[in-house]
Amino acid sequence: MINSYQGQTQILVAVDCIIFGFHNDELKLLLVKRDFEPEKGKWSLVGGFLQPNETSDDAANRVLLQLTGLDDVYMRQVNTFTDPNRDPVERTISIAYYALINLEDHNEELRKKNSAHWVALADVPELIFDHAEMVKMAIKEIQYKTSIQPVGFELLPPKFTMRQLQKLYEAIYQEDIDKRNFTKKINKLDILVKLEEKDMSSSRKGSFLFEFDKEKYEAKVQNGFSFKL
Amino acid sequence: MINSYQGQTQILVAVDCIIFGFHNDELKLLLVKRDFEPEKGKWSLVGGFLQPNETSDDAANRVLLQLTGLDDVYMRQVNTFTDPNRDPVERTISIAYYALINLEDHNEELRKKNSAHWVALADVPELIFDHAEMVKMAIKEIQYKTSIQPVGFELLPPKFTMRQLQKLYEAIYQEDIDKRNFTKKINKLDILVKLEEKDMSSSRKGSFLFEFDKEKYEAKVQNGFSFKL
DNA sequence: TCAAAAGTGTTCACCGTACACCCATGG
DNA sequence: CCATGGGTGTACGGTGAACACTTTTGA
Repeated sequence: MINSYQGQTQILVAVDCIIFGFHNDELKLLLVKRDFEPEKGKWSLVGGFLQPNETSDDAANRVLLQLTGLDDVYMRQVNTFTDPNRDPVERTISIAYYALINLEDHNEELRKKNSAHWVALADVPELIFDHAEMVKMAIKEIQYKTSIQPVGFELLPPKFTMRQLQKLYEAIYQEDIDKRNFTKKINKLDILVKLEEKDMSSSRKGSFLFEFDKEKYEAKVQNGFSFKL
Repeated sequence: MINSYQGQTQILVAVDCIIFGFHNDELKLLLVKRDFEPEKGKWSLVGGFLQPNETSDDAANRVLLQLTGLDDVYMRQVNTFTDPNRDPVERTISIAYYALINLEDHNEELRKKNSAHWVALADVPELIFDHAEMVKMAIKEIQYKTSIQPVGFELLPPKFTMRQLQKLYEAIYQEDIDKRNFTKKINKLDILVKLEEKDMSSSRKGSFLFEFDKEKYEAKVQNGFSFKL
């Protein structure tokens, strides 16, 4: 295997972010209308080029920060897309990342300034290049990840109701869940704190708020516990 | 999000292959002793640079073909590694792939010519750059993949015994499995064909050979069946 | 008093797991 | 005849899935 460093082709490397949020019992994506060529005016994931001294994780975080004002967000690599013709202008490979954010936290001004919009998964328009495939893979990935790690909470506010949590999982798995079985399962995990407080916005009766107890979860993991939904 | 294509940094893009084989009830990796700088003489995964007109899948297949003589091999992306300092010579990002091959099939001459060796997982020496991390991620990935898809068979010859299959899963999951429970589970899946033929090499009594019935498996998948081990 | 969402238990089928003995054969 | 690995069944506890009614309260 002769890998000469001389004469090897250098290539543009980009990151693209699939940014998930949750609102009104729906999973949403943060999409931008491109304000530059090619495909100006078309819908696209938000992305950027990898800079000389940053990792792709850095780049993805930078891009996300610029668009949402959010730092310290749950982000993971999905896949790298390398079709020589995926970008018509110049050969570019793209490392796709997904991010899970609490939609309420993002900076509206920045979002508007970048002509970005929250779009429900069901309403995602045609996307440029291979971005639709990126989204598809990201969804599969979060379905898996949320089933084995308590990362779904990243999409919710710190205090949430059992029903919100259920709707979130229904949106992620794209299937209905029986609420009695769901509550039972969550309770058995024993990683939530039930607050005194109620959320009165969703019903007359009101519904109790919960918090994810990260310390408790991590302590349990130390003792061999593994999250499974 | 201003992504000018002008003035963006171009970067070397490599692929590295984590090649798994199975022999003597052990998972093995195909590693090479580098015959070029940097780190000449050190152990390394086999890799190569992405060429102008190929996808990274192409590149990984090319690299694997050159080393093993094998084509049409099960390969999947693991992750892309982008630390600016991961390669001391020049900035290079690497897209890691894992491959599952039937160790018996590979071309010994090519292997020797490239100073490649099969090394049991437990005996993997120190590897250059971030290759150890690549291996770690690849193992996690095959643990997951082999639990939800019948890809373990890629590591076995077309005809194999129930015991071989069990030892394979034990090697992948790195834990012992009860043979009665294992047999029961596999039989329930109903995707193997039991042959008349026996393998007489492992015991006096001999043990029956099986084949994976790919058509049957795919037909079942069409009907909603999902593999789970 | 009614509409709307919250909250809560039981049953049953199936699955995972633990566990031990006989079989066939070559030497 | 014996040593070696091959092959097989059962019992039990736990889990997942189906399923319906009562509670609260604001309007």
